[in-house]
Amino acid sequence: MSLEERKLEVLRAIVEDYISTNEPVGSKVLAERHSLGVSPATIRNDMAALEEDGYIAQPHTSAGRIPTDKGYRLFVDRLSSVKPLSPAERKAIQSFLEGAFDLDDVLRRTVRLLAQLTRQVAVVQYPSLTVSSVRHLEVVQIAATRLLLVMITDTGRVEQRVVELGGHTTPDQISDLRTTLNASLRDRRLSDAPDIIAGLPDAVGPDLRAIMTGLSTVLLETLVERSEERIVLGGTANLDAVDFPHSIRPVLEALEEQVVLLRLFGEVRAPKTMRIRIGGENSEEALRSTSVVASGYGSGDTLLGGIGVLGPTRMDYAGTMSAVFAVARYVGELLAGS
Amino acid sequence: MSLEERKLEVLRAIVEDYISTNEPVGSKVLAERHSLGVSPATIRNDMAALEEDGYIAQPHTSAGRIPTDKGYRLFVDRLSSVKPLSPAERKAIQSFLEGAFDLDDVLRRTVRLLAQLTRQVAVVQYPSLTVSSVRHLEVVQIAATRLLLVMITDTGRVEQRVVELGGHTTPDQISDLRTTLNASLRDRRLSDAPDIIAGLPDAVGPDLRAIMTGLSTVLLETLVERSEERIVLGGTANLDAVDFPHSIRPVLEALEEQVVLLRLFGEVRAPKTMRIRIGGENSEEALRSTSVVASGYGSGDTLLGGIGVLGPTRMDYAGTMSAVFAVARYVGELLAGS
DNA sequence: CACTGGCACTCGTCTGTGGTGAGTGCCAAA
DNA sequence: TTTGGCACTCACCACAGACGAGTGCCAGTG
Repeated sequence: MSLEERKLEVLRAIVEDYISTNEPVGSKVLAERHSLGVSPATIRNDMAALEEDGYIAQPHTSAGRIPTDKGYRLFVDRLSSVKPLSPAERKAIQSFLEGAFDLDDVLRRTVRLLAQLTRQVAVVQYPSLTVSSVRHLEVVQIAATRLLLVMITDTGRVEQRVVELGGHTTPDQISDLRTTLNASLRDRRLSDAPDIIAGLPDAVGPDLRAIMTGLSTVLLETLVERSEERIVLGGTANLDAVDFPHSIRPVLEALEEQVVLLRLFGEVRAPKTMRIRIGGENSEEALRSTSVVASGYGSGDTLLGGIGVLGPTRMDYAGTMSAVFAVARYVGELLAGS
Repeated sequence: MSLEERKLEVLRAIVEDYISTNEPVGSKVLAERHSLGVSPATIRNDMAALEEDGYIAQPHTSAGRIPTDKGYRLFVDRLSSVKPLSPAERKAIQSFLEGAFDLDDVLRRTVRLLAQLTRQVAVVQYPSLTVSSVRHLEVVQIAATRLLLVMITDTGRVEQRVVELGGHTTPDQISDLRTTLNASLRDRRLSDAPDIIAGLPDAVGPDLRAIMTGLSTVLLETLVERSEERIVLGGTANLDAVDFPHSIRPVLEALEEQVVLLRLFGEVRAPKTMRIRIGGENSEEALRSTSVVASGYGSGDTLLGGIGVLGPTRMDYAGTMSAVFAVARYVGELLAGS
């Protein structure tokens, strides 16, 4: 084992020990607990070098070392081996998710499951509207001058909007509207929809034109507003105060701010892609002391949304990554199949 | 002012001071800050009596007094005057809620608003299915042997379930199903629905009977399962570790357990009814150090659901009560009008 | 040249000691 | 019934010293 190799080995040992004990780790315990084959003094030299390079740091002079963000980064990139889930765990995931009976339920179960598996905060994004296709559009009269427009997508999302009309409508007219809407939009990607929707008023007779204009305005609004996607959160109770010496409040606040969470998933571009942000790598100030492990989920190559976990930088990255990965895969399959 | 009256006055002063300072309050500051017209020594006598009766307690010998749950209870029942919201606050509530465009959005805005107003954790229950009426039922074919059943209620809830069929169906059959379902169920209370639903299979021709049986089974299931209602939560970041000396973890866990929250609303039986649980009055162990201020909301006399706030027992009850009350009223009106 | 044992040094943590002050309960007097 | 006086309790704080974990450095060894 070359010197360089051993230094990395020492770093791995430090990260692993620190993750499991939450205490700065010194050269002595390191030599005892890991079979590095060298004396504490040698390890101290390596540690000095690692500190020089910025991978570890000392909270104070007479304490052991703890990994820095940079140290975790190296650990994640080069040193951690993904540990596959046990068959029992796989089984549990599958049976836990299979009981669900609609999209809301699937996602609620998913966060819950992921939070439980990782003992962290879990986050799941609703399947993105922009990659979904329209499965059905429904127009329901709910008052004399009011319609409810319901859109069902192939990922199981149901979006609804109230449309205020200028005047009255007959059941026949509504039926016409429904037929036209479905004929034009069914099975179309929502990303292609805006152009089609804009042309809808011209596709109907003059008596319906005014109403259809109202409907298409609302539809376009919905696509824009809702592309600010929704998110489900779970396991906030797993945030442990000891991991956030200052306060967990800013973290909780950031979690309630959906915008922040959505940005976390912004960079995931394909299913089965992992993206990890460690501590200061997060642009959000409040999340500087947390790490985020995010993945995409989807069917085939289509990215439906993001899924991930948030916790202290001192986190079991290997375990978390494999849990996120596995759950993402199952959710992707499940939603593809509905 | 009789002796008995002054004792209550002292209790009020203690509660108010403790709420605003979060520190045990002693006889001296009490005499200084409140114009009770007597000396600290006299107040000490009253305090001894109040402690004897269990309304206040001493954290330790040489400290001031803090109210007990029993003390807060007396305060809430007899001593606190509801302070009406300022016109500005009313205005804010109204404009904040008016921008919403569907039920989900209304409820999300509501919790957010309530959390902000009270600086506590806010909870809103979805309008109960059992008091809602069916506005429309939609049947959509989503695969050869699979239907999606969508139910829209007059409170704006949209429930969806996938139905697996034994065999294939034609568009005409589906249209028949839709017509029959709507003819039988539209505008019917969901509490009356089970009987109607059970009779549905007999209302259609033999070719549809099998399918209709499947649909009605699923519908009944939905009514049962979903009467375990849904809940929206907000403002968890307002939980301050200072108020929960042991840990806020059990509180967060209880909040994630929807069942627990639902039980909190179980006793509210009419809109505009307030129900307050203080500390140990909560049956849930984890909530023994919290107080819950809950109210019903609804249109007219019909209770749609619960709305409320959860915080430390050391809470501004008067302000919280009026905020919950006001928001409940607006939400009730808003949902009645949709 | 890498490794090792020895050693002096640093500094956070723990423990014990007084001092201080807030707050009390009791009592005798008004 | 109220009040001032007073002794007493006890949490909190600051300080000092002992302790020990952990380090960096150095000289010696293969």
